[in-house]
Amino acid sequence: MEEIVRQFKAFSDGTRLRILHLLLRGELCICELMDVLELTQSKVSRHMAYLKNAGLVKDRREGVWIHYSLTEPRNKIHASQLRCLAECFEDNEVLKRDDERLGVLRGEKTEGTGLSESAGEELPIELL
Amino acid sequence: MEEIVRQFKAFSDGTRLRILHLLLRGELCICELMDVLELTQSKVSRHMAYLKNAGLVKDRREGVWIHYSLTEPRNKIHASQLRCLAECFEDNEVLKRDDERLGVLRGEKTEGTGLSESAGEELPIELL
DNA sequence: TTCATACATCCGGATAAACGGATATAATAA
DNA sequence: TTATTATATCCGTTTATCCGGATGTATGAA
Repeated sequence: MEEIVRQFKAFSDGTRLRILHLLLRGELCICELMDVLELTQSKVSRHMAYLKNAGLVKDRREGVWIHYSLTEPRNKIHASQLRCLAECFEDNEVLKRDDERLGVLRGEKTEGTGLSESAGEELPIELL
Repeated sequence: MEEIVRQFKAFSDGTRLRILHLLLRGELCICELMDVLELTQSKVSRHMAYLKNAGLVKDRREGVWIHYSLTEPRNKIHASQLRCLAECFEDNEVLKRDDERLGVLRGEKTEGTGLSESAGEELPIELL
């Protein structure tokens, strides 16, 4: 019972829903989320801690970056809730916009190559 | 976005989940929920107000009693969330026990007939 | 009218969220 | 070493939840 409640609580915040939505596309680091969602670092970081604690997200360190991604469904409940999330995310204007912003950000960052590895010194913070 | 969050918030409490689960079986009044869940009247009533406010539950007055039931899914999100709930409710010990308690309560109340209409003067408050 | 029943709502307190802004840590580069 | 970048965590404040217990309200019976 507590597990069900804990996950639904994790879904009970607009910012976290936007984060989870973007994570459906794959790994993300805090700074990408900051840029796409236009939020402060502490806010994004705290929500990631919340999601990690709820067992919905895992992280992987790579040098200075920490890449976050969704955990694999560990049981029926988890799987069902992820399915529900994906369904709820359809046809949502805010989320569609986030998706586009992430696309633009990645396109500008990697310019042709597939990995963020090749990004130069110029940080895209002033891109807005 | 706010609608999604509001519903997930409604799912973020163990008592409300138990109430929603019982409502999947059909209409219920506050006093039945008090008996089955062994909770105070104000607690049950407040949670029902919360669920009503979230658009998940509607009520119907019949004399002194107010019968609560789930609202029909009004869109894809609502439907998806209800489906998720039902899936999360499978194989849960607490909920199974609630189900049994409601069965017993109704069996003793109606003794053979299908409706609570035919309940006598004897109220089952002291049954625990 | 008075009373009992079923339910709603208010009051006050406790706990948890969520936040901005500041500071701490960890990795890496110079 | 020092500096920089990415991220985590702390501090203090505000707001939301959840609760027990008391009181208010609506319905129907006597």
